[in-house]
Amino acid sequence: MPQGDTRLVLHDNCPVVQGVALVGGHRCKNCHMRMQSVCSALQLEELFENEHLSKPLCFAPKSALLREGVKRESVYTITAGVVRLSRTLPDGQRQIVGFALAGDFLGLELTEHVNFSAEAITPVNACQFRLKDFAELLRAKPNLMRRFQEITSIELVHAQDQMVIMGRKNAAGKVAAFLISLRDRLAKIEHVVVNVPLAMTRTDIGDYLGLTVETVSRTMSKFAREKMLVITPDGVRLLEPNQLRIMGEQ
Amino acid sequence: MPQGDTRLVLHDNCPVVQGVALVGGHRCKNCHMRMQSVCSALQLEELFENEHLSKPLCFAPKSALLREGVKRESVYTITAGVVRLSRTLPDGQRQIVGFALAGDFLGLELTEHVNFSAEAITPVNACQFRLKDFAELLRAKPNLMRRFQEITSIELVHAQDQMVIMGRKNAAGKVAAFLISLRDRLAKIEHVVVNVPLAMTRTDIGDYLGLTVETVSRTMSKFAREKMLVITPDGVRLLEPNQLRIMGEQ
DNA sequence: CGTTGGGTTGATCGACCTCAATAAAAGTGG
DNA sequence: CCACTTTTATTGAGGTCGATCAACCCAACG
Repeated sequence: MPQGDTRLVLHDNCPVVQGVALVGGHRCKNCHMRMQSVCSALQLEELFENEHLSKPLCFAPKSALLREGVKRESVYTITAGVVRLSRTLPDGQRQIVGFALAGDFLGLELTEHVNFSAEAITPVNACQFRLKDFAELLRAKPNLMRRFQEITSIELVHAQDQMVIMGRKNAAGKVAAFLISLRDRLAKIEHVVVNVPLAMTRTDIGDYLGLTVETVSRTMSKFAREKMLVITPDGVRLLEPNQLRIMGEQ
Repeated sequence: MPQGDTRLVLHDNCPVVQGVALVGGHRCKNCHMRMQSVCSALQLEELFENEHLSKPLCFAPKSALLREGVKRESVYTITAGVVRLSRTLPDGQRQIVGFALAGDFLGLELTEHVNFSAEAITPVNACQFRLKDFAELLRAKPNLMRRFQEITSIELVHAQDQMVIMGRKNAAGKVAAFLISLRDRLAKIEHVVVNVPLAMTRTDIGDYLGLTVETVSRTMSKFAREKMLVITPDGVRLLEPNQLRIMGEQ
């Protein structure tokens, strides 16, 4: 079934080496993430015209799409995998500011210098644009610009949600909110989500939520004891998503 | 000196009652916040053409510009004063997501429903646009759209900064970061800032930083004992801004 | 003059951090 | 394939920072 799951096929074919281009030719038309990404603002025809501006890449786990502080030269649309977005403070502490999934865009900020590092934590497929080309496209396509603004503002709202979580919730509330939010996001990509795979480590989750590894681990063990979830080798299976949602929301 | 400080003059004349329009006629041309706000994207000529779309309003302290959850109908550019942006959780806890100052825009999100309450905590001057009119203007003026995206992305970066502060810093670091950030923002509006006026209460600061009133108060007292700052009736005077900055940054 | 809202300070408590040990899992090289 | 290291996860014991509870002061205001 070569067309059944393009994403998986791409992964199988993907050399999983940083910077290797995937197959071209009607990529955008067949892209399974088209309507969830910034590209939904363009007609198929427009996409076809501009397909040459983007380069489909495959990133191995631990390889970097963006490095904090360097001059911004590329932006990306993620089409598969999980990317960790992190900042490092002067004293070496790390804060993870988000996890990008399929459909997400890296480079909304358009600042001259990259403001966070982006590292693949699974094999990642991404469409890379040169910043200049993308900025030019934004100028040429008002619809794209509008969609771009819309996505930026959605991210802003997410960031504010995260501020609320960090400021007002205890460890259990933070972890619950994280798991539910990840589940909801994955549900928009893969359509059924019974098990929530956690590509990121407990340390990553802690660095995202402002907790230590130990607290994350203890909290998840507690949830497991309380039959809220089951811890699986690759993530968790949520048994009481509604209760977790309530914990995370209030 | 009627033209010396338009902002103060407006305040003096302002009935300080919610919803009262200020004087019209070349408002935009004389607006002291024009170049710091979203309006900088438009030529004077374009501003003049569209001046009728905005209504200059004056809000008394404690009055609301936006109320969380209701249908979004207006957006604002703040031209003077301080506005508190807050969300309320299901269980009644409050999280302040920011303070808007002169030059800031309320309504970047363009979501159908307002996602946070906005309340004046000083007398506030603001230009009000009907959402429909503003959306139309964005469509008609690509430069405005671009500037709008730029402002949204700056806010996104700020929100990420705030996540780092909430996640990685202790009480002293949070308060220091808050004071320095407020000072920097005020410095862009009033040009000299020796004293930093704190229009918000200690409770507000706590609800912004994820701390209690007591901790905010104790931390500021500690800073005062350590000669980092002096607490004045209306705010603080920073004696060691550089040390505070370092505390807040690392 | 009482009332109310904001600010400060003290005493106590607990949630989460820190430090430490162990185990399991995943690479790595022979 | 198996030793070996490295990374990740888990659990325990003890310490600490900030929350909680409480008292008090002060200024504004009717």
